[in-house]
Parts: sequence; structure tokens; C-alpha cells
Amino acid sequence: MKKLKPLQIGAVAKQSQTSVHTIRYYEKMGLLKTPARGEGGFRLYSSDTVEKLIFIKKAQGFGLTLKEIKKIMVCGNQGLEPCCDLTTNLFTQKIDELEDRIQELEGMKGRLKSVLSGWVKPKSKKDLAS
Amino acid sequence: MKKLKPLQIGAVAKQSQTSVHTIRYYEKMGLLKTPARGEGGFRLYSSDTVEKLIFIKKAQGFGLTLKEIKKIMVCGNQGLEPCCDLTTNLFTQKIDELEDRIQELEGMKGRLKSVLSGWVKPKSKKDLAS
DNA sequence: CTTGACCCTAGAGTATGCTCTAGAGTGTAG
DNA sequence: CTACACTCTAGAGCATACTCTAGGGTCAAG
Repeated sequence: MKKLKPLQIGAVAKQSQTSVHTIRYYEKMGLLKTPARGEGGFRLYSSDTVEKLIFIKKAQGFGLTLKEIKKIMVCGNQGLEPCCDLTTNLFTQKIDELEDRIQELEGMKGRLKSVLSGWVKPKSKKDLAS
Repeated sequence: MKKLKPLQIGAVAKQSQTSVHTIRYYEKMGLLKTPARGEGGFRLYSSDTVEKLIFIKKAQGFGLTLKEIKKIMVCGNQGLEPCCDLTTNLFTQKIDELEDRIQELEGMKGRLKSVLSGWVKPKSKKDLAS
């Protein structure tokens, strides 16, 4: 297998639809490991960093926080399979949280609709005060 | 009608279940007007500030941001009735936003559930990557 | 060599809604 | 007067996830 050419941060950012700033941020936060450097001090990555960044994006799309994503990555470092109970528990808990939040938002929506419909007649004062 | 005794910030905070810090913050943000002061420089409020704070709390419970609440208060300064189209539009828009957000969260939930159910068989890699 | 694109770090800024701190003044009861 | 509870301001801090700036170095093509 041919060894691939190391990538600089700009190339990684481009391939993963991320920004260089964000990549450095993720490194600082611990989601990405500190990469090797060339002689000039530039970071040198392999293509699996691109995969990791794509994973982070996808996980964010599940509603996971960076903190939670980090846990998954540290645990299995690929986060692509249930490496232990941690990921299962995490996902289960996240579903619960999402359900709670949805309920909350539905409640807000309902109350707002209630007020608005009450404004057809000048009873708004009562409705909002209820 | 007897003139009521002015209230200091601590009393207002207590009556409205708010903190003095938060009241000062709301004043700074423009949700509350700058009150008169006593000789010692302490803020002096009337009881309608308490009502205003209670309104703010209730409006937050509808999912409105402080910015939005401010608009309502500035407009009617009691915010308890549809003073103009502004409040109606604001509430309508907020309902739309809430609906969008709910959709988003439902999507997340669905994807998470999908992944979890896929982990009954070792096909997690495919599911998460899909 | 020059130029332009890219890289580096540390730290500040953004958004939102508070919460806390440092240092100092006020008011009242004992 | 003392002590304690309350008040004041300006600004920093917290949480989260970036985004931007200032000042400076590296790399490669012309």
C-alpha cells in the first residue's frame, strides 16, 4: 500500500468542508489529536483526519454536542460502531433529551397559538395572564 | 388612591422571583426603564415593575427572546394586548420558528433511533455512514 | 529576490442570558 | 460607633461552537 502524501490544514479543511480555524479549535478541545509537523512548523495530517471531521459533522447532525462527540471518538476513536455501552447509553440519553426538548417547544407553540386565537376577540389580557 | 411606598431592587426581585443582577441587566438591555433614585443612590421602583418582570418571565415561557420581549414592551409597554400588528406578527413568526426547530429535533431523534436499532446487528457502520 | 497564498499562536469577539467579583457606599438596629 | 444587610458600578465569567484579529513565519512560482 502506497503511503499517502501528508495533507496541510487547508487541504484537510477543504476536503471536509470545515475551516482551518475550526480544525485548530477541535484539536484544542481534544476531538482531534495533535498532528505531526513539517520542518516549517506546519501541521501534517493523513486522510483519516478528513474522515474524522466528516464523522464529527454527521454526529452534530444527530444533535450531539462536541463534548459528547469527543467521548465517542476517544472511546473508539472511529466512533463508527458500538465500542462499548458508552455510545449506546449516550445515544439513548440524547433521544430522551431531544424528546424532552420537543415537548417543551410544543408547549410553547401551543401557548402561543392559544394566545393568538384569543386575540380574535379582545380577551388577550386574560389569556396571556392565565 | 394611596401612593404606594417605593420598592428597592431587592424587594422587587423577591416579589418577582428574579435576581437583582437580572433586573439591572434588563435595565441595561432596555427592557426596563431606568428608575428614580433615592438620596443614597438606590433605585426606587413601583409595583408595576414587578408586573413587568412577571410578564417577561411569562413571555420567556412562550419561547420569546429578550430582544423580542423588549419589542413588545416598548410597543405597548404592557405587552398585554395586541397593540399593533407587531405582536401578532412576532407571535406568528415565533410559531413558525418553533415548528421548524421541532422538525429539526424530530429529524435528529429519528436518525438516532435508526442507528440504535441498527446496532442490534453489526451494521452500525453502514447506518451511520448513510 | 519578490509576491502571494498559506501557515502559525494567543487571545479576543460573537450570540444569548444570565451570574459573579472587586471594591466601595448606604441604611438601620443595637 | 459597630455590624450586618443591602445597595452601587464596571467588567469579567460561564456555557457552546465557532469566527476573527494581530503580528509574524513558510513555501513555491515567477
